[in-house]
Amino acid sequence: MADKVTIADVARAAGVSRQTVSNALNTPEVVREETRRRVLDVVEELGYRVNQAARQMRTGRSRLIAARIDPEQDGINGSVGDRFLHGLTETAAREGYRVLLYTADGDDAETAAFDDLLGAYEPDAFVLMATHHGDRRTTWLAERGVPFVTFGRAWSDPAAPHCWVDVDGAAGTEAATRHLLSQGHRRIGFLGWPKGSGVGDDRREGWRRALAEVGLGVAGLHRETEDDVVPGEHAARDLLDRDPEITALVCASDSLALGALHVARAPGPAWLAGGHPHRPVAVVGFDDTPVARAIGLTSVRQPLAEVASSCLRLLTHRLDGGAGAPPEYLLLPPSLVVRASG
Amino acid sequence: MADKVTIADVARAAGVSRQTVSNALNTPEVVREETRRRVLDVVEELGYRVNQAARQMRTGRSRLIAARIDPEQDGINGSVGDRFLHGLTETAAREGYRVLLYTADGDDAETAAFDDLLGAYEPDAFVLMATHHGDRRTTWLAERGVPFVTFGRAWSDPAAPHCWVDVDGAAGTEAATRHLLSQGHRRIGFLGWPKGSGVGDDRREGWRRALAEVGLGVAGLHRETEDDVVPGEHAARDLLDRDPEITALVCASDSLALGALHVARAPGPAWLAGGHPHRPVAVVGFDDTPVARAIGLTSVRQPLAEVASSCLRLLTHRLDGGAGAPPEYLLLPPSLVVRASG
DNA sequence: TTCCCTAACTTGAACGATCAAATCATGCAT
DNA sequence: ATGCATGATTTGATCGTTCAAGTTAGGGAA
Repeated sequence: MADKVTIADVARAAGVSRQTVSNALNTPEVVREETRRRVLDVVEELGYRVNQAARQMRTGRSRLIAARIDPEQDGINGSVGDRFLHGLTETAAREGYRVLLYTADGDDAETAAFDDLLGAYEPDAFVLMATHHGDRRTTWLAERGVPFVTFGRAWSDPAAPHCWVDVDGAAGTEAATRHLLSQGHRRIGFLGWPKGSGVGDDRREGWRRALAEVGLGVAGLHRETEDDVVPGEHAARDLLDRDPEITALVCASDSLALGALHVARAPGPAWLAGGHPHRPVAVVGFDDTPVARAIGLTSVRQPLAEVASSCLRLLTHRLDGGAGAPPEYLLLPPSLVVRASG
Repeated sequence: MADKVTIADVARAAGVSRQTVSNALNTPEVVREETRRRVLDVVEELGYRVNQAARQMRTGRSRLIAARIDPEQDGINGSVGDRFLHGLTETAAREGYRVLLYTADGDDAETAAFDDLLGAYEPDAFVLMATHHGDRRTTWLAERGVPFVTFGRAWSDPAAPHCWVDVDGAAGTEAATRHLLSQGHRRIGFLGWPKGSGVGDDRREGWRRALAEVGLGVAGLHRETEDDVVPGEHAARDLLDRDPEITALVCASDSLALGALHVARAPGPAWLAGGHPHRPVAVVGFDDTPVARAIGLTSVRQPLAEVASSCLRLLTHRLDGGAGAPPEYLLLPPSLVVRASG
């Protein structure tokens, strides 16, 4: 608190001008080697750190990256966002950026938040999660020329003008289905979300593909429902009741998978309420949430740390130099974490 | 992006000076009613928003609050931090602040992060989580006069010079124990963490108190172990094996409780690996994590949203006025969420 | 009338950095 | 010797606010 070291203090102590100090730090190549070293020594000695606010005024760059923190919906899938945020914070710090949080409930509230943030704090970029068809957020940002990346591909536009990083959900469910096939299962159902969501359709597609590869069809083998435990339980029960030959289920999320497990399990311990005895059915979830780990649910794991660091790298690359570079798209492979459930 | 409206633009359009615009916004009482209205109209019309960086340069206040995001340890208890962060972000926005994230691994890394942040971004305050005995972070901040609040009381200092907000853990385990007593259980064990941790000792104390109230002792009824599922399972098995009369367990965390459930449950479904058949035992966890919800575990719930908003309120009150006010301590009551496990 | 006070508003400076232009050697070709 | 490009450094201006001091007009009280 006591001492606030400014660039002028350093300049005085090093016997050079402010600008030379600035250059020694930001454009070392224009400063004579010996001077540079002397300046850096003084910087070290006095514990000088650049004042972001002052720098921002002049350069217009805040070195802040804004990201949304979700109101944790069912708490199960919510953990994905948190792991991602943590990864983002870590990589950002390494690249000299900081993560600024905001919340918003719905696309329009979020664009309003963009507006507020840009007016006041001027973050250099935004990182968006959970993109969807007709995402108004991306168009809003693009129209105003604000840099951003999304975790989630541009579902509506295969040649989107912005960068995105995503996980190949179809590859995940395909691997899950193959795994079940390799275990001898032949009739493998799918529990997913209503059609029209990019993510959901993608995950269903992987399952379909794996079955098609071995000459199996998918008629009557899938159900679509809201992404929560109870709906998942109902859908699973319905599916299993109508087709007694189903022995395994691939699910679009751990929430749905948990619902399915309530149905699929053997008689069941007293502390797991609801659901009547049923035949054993293998279940695979998606996201490898803490809940999956806790209850031994096989699940598709997204490499969230890599997604986060990739997002940041794409951003900083464009921010710190290649502003006009063409957008890059990155599709990362998930991995299957096999546990007792299937 | 195109138009950046400054206070000078507003001044020109309203036919007043910059300072009057500033006053109309920040010190309305010194501006004539009519002028004020005119200025605010123009502000609205042009969409003027104060530039934080510029304001910060002059006032030294950034309106940023820094908070740590944890590297999610076992993922079960991690969710507590995320819910707290979300609450913080929401309340902060309402009070005109933003949350800036950082990560750190251990007290010393965290004080280093303080130093970095203070040098560059100058956050107005810090919010710390998970205080413990001999917390070096609080002394570091206090020595430098940096404002902060902690979620977690000052374990080592009953008259700490800083504000804190905490949840009454003892009251939580006490309520849990009473609940079990009311269900007819008489021998109720406790699974906790090694002595010396403020939080852990506090939670054990509530259990002890509830038993003492009805004249029961605690000899041989508790185990201390690392906070994770497998250690919890071992400790629970040990405890239950040695004392066949125990019919219920109160746990210091949902992780431990999950381990206990692995032991306590009836034969158990195929997908829950490990653990042999055992007598049914009621189990209560702590934190009401998503995992508890998912598996029907009775658990003590911390009012995290209130903790977060209280933390922020204490902070902003001191930042925006009463700087010298004596520290306030807030102990909030938790609540018991009863589910199938006990 | 003169003086002072207050309310309402304006002006100049400053926060700490960087940009753009200026200065000043130094070396090299003409 | 003159001119000119190059390298190393300095100087002045500026980003958008708010603080502190200054100005102006309009009342009263003496």
